[in-house]
Amino acid sequence: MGIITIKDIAKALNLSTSTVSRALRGSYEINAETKRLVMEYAERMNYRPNPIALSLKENRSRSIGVIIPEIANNFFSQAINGIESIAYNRGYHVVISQNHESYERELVSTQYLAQRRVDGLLVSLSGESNDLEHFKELQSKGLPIVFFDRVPQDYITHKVTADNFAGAYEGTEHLIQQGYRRIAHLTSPSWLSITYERLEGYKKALQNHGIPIDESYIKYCSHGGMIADEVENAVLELIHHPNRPHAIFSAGDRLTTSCISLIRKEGLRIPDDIAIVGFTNLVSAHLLNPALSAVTQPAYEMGQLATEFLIDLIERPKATIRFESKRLDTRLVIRESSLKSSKNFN
Amino acid sequence: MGIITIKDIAKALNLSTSTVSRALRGSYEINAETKRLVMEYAERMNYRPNPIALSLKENRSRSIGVIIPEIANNFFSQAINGIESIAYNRGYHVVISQNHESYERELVSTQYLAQRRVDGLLVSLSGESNDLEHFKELQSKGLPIVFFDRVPQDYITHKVTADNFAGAYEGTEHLIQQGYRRIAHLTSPSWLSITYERLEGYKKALQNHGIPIDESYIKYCSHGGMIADEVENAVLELIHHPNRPHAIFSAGDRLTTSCISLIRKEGLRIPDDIAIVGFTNLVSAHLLNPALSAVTQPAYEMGQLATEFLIDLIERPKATIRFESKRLDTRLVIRESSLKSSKNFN
DNA sequence: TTTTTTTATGCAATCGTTGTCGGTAACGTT
DNA sequence: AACGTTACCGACAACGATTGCATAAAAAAA
Repeated sequence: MGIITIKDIAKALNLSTSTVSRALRGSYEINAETKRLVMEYAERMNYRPNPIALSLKENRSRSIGVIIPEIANNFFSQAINGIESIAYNRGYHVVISQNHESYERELVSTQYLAQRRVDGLLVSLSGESNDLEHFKELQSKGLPIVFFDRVPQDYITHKVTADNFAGAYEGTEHLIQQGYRRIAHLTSPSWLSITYERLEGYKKALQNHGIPIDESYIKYCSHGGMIADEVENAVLELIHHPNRPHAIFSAGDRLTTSCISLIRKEGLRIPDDIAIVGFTNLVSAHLLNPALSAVTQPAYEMGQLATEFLIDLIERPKATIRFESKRLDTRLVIRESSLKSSKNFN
Repeated sequence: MGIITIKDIAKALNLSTSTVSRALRGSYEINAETKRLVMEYAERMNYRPNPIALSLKENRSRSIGVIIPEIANNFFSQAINGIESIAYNRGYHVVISQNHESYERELVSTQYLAQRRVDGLLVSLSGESNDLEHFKELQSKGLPIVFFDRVPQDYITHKVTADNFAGAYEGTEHLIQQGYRRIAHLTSPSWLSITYERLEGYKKALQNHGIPIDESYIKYCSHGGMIADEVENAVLELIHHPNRPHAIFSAGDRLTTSCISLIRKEGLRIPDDIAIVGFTNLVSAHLLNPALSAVTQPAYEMGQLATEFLIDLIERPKATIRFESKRLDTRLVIRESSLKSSKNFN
């Protein structure tokens, strides 16, 4: 009574496997009575077609691969839920793979998923990736790829991002409106799209309010802030900067939490000594001490949209497609960490 | 030049597929020179065996399936990292599937993974699961299953858990030692192993300190606290209890965060009005307001250990096995949320 | 009754890989 | 010269499912 195959059904009913196969898919060629017999037996024996055999035959798997930096990041786990919500409705399974911010692991994951014949790939780049040949090659072989969140610039396909520029602009402007002028920016590796876009938003907000840009206020942390020491150094440099910034606009969860920890460890108060606005999808942002003002990305919706794009690519491979780069709005939630204190700066 | 197969190599080198296959696996039956030829060509063409064909033939996939309630839960995402760390070292891939605390989805995930011929299953039960037939059936067909965290009681296989009893005991005793006597317990669905064990630890601590157990202080939230309303009601009942508890021992992240939110929304202070100790794997527990005292589980290690158990089962199916139930120590981290205030109770 | 058409089914190939079996040389042994 | 070994290699089947083609029987048309 192991797992039942089409062959077992054929044998039991004294039919050929072809007949059984066709009966199960309701082919018009098969006698209604035979169909009924087969269907009933299959039902009773709880028959399920072997997806592996199908994958081999049809060279596809009805599944999509997702490659992201870290599951243990609220943004991505929310995005995954969005991805799954669409994928399952459209009959696809989702296979998740982490790159842990490593180019090497991204490569391995990509190869693995391609070998397993996923029908398409949903990718958010690792903090190390600048070479994209592995993706280009697969795409040229016909594997649809959609990027989201951390997208490559010179790559022609659908892309889904948050409106990082606007989000960063809004976050920075909020700090300015609170009266802060010495605003630092703590961010991810310089070559990532999110880094660039957020940086531009930050700069533009400063410019528009006549605040000069101080490059020593801008700190990049490679590996997406995965390496604790690096973030620590960056924050310490800001804290001990000859003109200590009065506010920090931080571009990611790990950066933000490390930043808060360190500021407090150094005996400074938030927002009195240093105000903070983060870019975060932490569900407990409002419970932090102080409650964190933050730009939040529509992670769930981004996952959904990217998945819709991908499945469209998968299911209409011939269609002449105008690739889109969709930006979704972010949302600034103002809480305590960015409120202007009574202290007077400048 | 799409994906290359053994057949292509055979054709190019004027050999049979069998010879190529054997050459690639270094069979002694194949001439050294032929081997070299095949190897080189395969290398040059970047040949990779098709894992799907192998799965079909060998009826296994060199991958293990993981079924957990929610990725977006720090405990589980940490556990996944532990799982992957072992799995990849031993040559297995990891396929992750969420049950979203639903029995139905757990069933679907299980079937799916079984169909995809995972070589084994790593499971933490959904908040709805009390029927385990689907697992039993697969196991009887030879699919190894190891449970971790939320384990079934009457089920013979390896199990890995945190020492929930001891953790809960320690957390509760800490509250008692701080001087609290009216201590409530906010917990998950009653039929889950973690619920029972933590509850017992809580009760035992009270008993050992001569504090009577008040059943109205014990609140179960089904669905693992996924349904916000339910948690909300439970917390409100505690807050408006005729003898309002002075401390709450909370058994999970979602419970704890909701609890903190509500207490603050009701205008009460932590720990002055109500102290809190949680069971959590939040990395930002120390950044909460107030910093959260919590029992932390060794999620990563639990994932690792469960995976080692599973792979042993997979690779030595014949061996007569004494199934183990391993408990790993928890760690109590005391922060502000549980410190005795100056107020005098009773 | 014979021929044609329809209906229902089976055969065999296919996907990529490996195991079983068998075959063919080249060599050594008597 | 006859036979046995050894070293190498290929044909075929199998894994589970689908599908184009062939074909049997039955029905319809001639």
